[in-house]
Amino acid sequence: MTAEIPQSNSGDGTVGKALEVLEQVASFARPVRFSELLESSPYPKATLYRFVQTLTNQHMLAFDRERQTYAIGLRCVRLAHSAWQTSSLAPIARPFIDGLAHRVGEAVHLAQLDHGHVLFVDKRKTTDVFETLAQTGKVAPSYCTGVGKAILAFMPEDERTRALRQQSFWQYTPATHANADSLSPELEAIRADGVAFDREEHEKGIISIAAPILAREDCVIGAVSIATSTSRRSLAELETLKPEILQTAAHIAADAAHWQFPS
Amino acid sequence: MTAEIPQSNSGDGTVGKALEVLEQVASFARPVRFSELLESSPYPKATLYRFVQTLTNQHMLAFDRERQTYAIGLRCVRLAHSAWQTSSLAPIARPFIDGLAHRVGEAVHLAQLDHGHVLFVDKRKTTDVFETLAQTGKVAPSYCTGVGKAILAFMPEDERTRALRQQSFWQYTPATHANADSLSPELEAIRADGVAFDREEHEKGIISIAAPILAREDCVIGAVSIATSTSRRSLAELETLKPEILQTAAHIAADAAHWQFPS
DNA sequence: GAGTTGGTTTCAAATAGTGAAACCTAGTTT
DNA sequence: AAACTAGGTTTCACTATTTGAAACCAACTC
Repeated sequence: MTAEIPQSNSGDGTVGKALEVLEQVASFARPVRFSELLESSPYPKATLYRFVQTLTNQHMLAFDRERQTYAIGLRCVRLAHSAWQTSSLAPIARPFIDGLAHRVGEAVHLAQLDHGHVLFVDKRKTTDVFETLAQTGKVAPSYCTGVGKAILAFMPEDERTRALRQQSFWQYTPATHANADSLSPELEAIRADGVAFDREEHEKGIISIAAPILAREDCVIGAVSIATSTSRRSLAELETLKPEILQTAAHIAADAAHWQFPS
Repeated sequence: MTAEIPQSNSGDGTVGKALEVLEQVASFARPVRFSELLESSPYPKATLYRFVQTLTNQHMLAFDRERQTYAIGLRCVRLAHSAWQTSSLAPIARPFIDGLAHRVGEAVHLAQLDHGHVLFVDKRKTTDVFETLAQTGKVAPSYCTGVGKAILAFMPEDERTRALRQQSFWQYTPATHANADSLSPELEAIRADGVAFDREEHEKGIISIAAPILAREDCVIGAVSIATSTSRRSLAELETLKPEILQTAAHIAADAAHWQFPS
């Protein structure tokens, strides 16, 4: 009756476990053999085997018979399309980020928070000469990206605390924040200023300015950023785009609200 | 011991049922209320409720508390990224379709078959003036699209028969094939010719030329197409691009083979 | 030909899923 | 204000599914 062992995560039944396996496959970011999965799985052989079978039947996993490997299946791509369309900001934001990208001539990213991590739901790049890590569907840490910090800064206290605990604070570059204590003051500054900067904290040579998308006071639903490389623009130059990005964020927010309460 | 009732689909346990529910939500293509799901669900209230709860906990569904609606969750977008990277042709094909799109100045699509339907895994559009139905993650019928017919034509006999049975043969336009009997001779012609055409069969005013991507004899793994509108180009003009598209398909195939068996 | 590694199947015990029915709200309606 | 109602949530005895140790089956190696 007292606190049950929280043990691993999940909790909800067979479905939760199956999804855990799915996630595990995804975490390899390459096709994996059954035995590889088994090594890093909490489940015994037979159990894992059954899960993998089920998921493959269901096309959530794809099995390559030549190489005997499993990878995330195409069914997920289909589902994602639906998610993207109906529960992401992308369809609403599209015209605004198109416009912004066109006006500023730099890469524009749209992101939302998922499990404490930044999930890029759309991007626009006007130049091919450099490629940031960001791509649609890709995740990135929130403690060291412009969009991530913009979102964190405007989250309600308790949620932020929870989210901060989920950060790994891995040192990507010399500029990366090493812990929550170093990050918190900056978040406060961001809250006061209205925009966040990424000063080569995630990737050397890549900087960005980001603004939160606020559904209403104290309710961040995402963030937009303008990203560029230090070889193209300086931080000071990015700062001049502050009105631009704030306006875009405001436009998206307005449309999102409208969409969410259509009378 | 004799043939069990195949009844509805699925078959594999709780996980299968949960995914069925997920798919059902996706099929609405908009946020849905619980009661709406219930109406079109084979499951009783309590059971459906539990599934929806579990899926929401797992972020496979997203719940909007304001409007009390469910939609496919962002976790699927994350998973899809992995699927797209590791089990679709997109990463391999990317440079080639970039090149093709650039050279021909028309929209280029990359598709694979999933459950008998065409799944677009990548696209490149060079012009904004028209927008085809195709988008990454979107599905389309195979009996009335260029890529679909290209794939069907080169599938092994038995698989094709199975796939043809899955087609609805819905009449999108006057040019749409009405049944398998009318389609089969064309597939044979495509097999002989090497490329397939979409003659406004899926969408009025949209035409395309498509080529299969063959991993080796008798093993189609996808298709590429060049799509345009009748207002921009004629079918005859598209036909002149036959060498281009065949070459692109060949390049992709070569790289895919190399990727799949790296010695 | 005995020993491995990697994958598949079995089966009784244990666990998790099922769904009719009761129960909440928060809005109607009478 | 008491009596409906529609949507959503919870209970609980009954049952079906899941579980995983162990046995099994290739195919390959020493």
